Amino acid sequence: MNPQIRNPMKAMDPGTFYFQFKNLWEANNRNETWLCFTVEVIKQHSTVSWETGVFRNQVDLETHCHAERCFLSWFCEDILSPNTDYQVTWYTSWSPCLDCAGEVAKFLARHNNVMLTIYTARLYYSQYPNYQQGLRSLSEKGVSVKIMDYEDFKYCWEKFVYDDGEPFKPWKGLKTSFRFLKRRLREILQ
DNA sequence: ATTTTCAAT
Repeated sequence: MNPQIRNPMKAMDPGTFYFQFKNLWEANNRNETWLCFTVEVIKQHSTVSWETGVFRNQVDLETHCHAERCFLSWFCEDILSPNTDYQVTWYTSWSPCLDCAGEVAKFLARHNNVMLTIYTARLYYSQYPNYQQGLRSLSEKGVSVKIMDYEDFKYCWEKFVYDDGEPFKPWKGLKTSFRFLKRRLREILQ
């Protein structure tokens, strides 16, 4: 096995962000997952370095790599060192699938020096019990799983979008959808 | 409110 390590992108186009991260119930045709990340290296309670970037799932002929695995392979290859503590934060358009949740849980179990927080715009296949179980297993491994709120979308816009100085324009229904998804996630995790 | 959704019927 020789997984291709790809470097993250620096940012994405505004149209991609607005389409892929829209948290509405009617958000059809989001056949991709985008993952924005920050990696903080923590040394004695102070941050000493800071990496950011954007991954999306890869759909080459021979590789079918979900965004989370793209991140993990890059992180393990280019960043991770054993005696350093990391705070990793993801902002994903879809929440992790069952397999990725398992991979991530396994990864974290082997690397106690990595803390992970996941903010997700939408919940992926959340009506299926095994996908719900995936999210629970992450939560039980200490991952903080949250739904993206207005402030998180705005943060992503400012940090991960080629915004040309334009302010973030929230879509109609953002807050309502957030509240719905938040309640749904709470039901899943409890 | 409970979608076809890291594509391909």
